[in-house]
Order: sequence, then structure tokens, then C-alpha cells
Amino acid sequence: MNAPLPPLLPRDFFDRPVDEVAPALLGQVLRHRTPDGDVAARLTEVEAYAGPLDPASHAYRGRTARNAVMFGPPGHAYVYFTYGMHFCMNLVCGPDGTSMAVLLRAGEIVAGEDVARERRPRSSVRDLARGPARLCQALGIAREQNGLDVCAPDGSLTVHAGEPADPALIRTGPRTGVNGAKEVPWRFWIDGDPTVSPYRPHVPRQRKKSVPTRGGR
DNA sequence: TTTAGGATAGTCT
DNA sequence: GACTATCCTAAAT
Repeated sequence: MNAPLPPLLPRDFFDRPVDEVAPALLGQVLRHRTPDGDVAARLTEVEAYAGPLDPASHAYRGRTARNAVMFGPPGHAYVYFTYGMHFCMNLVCGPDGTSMAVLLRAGEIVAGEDVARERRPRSSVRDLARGPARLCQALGIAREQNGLDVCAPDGSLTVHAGEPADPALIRTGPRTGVNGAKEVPWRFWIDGDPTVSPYRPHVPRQRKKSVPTRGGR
């Protein structure tokens, strides 16, 4: 039922610096095969994390049990759990050990839309994969997919050569307030694509709870 | 329409 | 103990 997908991206594709891989990923197709069915998304928004140079990177403070995949060879998925309920997915790139990765922030569902809808019944079609955690939910990506080789021909989680995004439509946005690798643009997205989330100004999360210092409850 | 705040659990200091 | 590369809902306009 599903149309045959284009060939896999070679590992070579990921064995480059993040600022090359990230924009090149726009328009490529991420597919996840599950017992529920196959779902594929065309990537429309990504964000680069330059390893130890980026204070916001999980790799900034060195290798830990959680981020170990980032320090491995390129072409692998780094999936992490955050905010107590969400998963986000990165693609490791750069030479082995450099801990660079690209966060997949948004995509457009191009196959398996019915399956994705079942997973996110309350989402409009446009919102199915609009956001890093939504993308993972729509594709059924969770902790089990951490460390998977997305270049493996028989792999369940793979990246395929999609129609590359028009270079004229690729926009970049450096993050304000982050130093190190200043000339590297951090965000990449396809201008005008409805599945790209609107730019959100750097909003530090404010703590809500006051500490219950005095006895009580 | 925009904005604000709550929820949730794994990870690191 | 405090933080997080987030999402969803409710309330206000």
C-alpha cells in the first residue's frame, strides 16, 4: 500500500559538521516501521547542536550514560526522554566521538497519516508532527529507538532521500545569548511551510511553585 | 486570537 | 533538590 520509498541516505551524509548536515536534512524523509504500520515524515525544521561548543547541548558537560549515543558514530538516533512525558529525537552527525547532533523539530506526515492520527487523535493534520515531541509521538518513536542505526538497509527507523528543500526557502536563525560557535546558525527551517512552528522568542521557563518550607501542606 | 501556567519523571549537581 | 532541546488546556481579550 505504501509507495516504495527513495533510497536510504548514506552514512557519509551524516559524517559532516552539523551546519552542513542540518540544512541538508530539510526535505528528507524519516520513516518508522512499527506493527501498527509505517509512518513517514518529511523534515521541515531542525536544530543543530555542536557538541561541547554549545552550552545547550546535552554533550556540553561531557559523556554520560544518557548521551552516550551522541559520542558514537554518525547516522544513529539519539532519543531522550524529557519533561516527564515527552521524547525528542536527534540524528548524530560528524566524525565518531565529536558528539554533534541535529534535533528534529518538525515534519510533514507524508505516509501513514491514518496511523499518526490514531496516535494523536486530537491533532489537526498540520499539527501531527509540528514540534519535536509531537514528531516522535506521531512516528511512534520512544526510548526503544535510542541508538538505532538510521542507515541500516533493514532498519526500522530510516532516513530516505526526499525531495531536497529549495535552498532559497531555507532559513536560518542563530540563537541569541549563546556563545561559542557564533558563526554557526542553529535553527534551520523551510520558509512558508505550514508545519514549521512559529519562531518562539527565547522564553526562559519561570518557576511556578513556591517552596513549601513551612510545614505544610 | 494570544498568553500563562500545570503536568511529569529521568538526569545531573 | 532543581533542572529540562515540551505540549496541552484554560482563561482573557
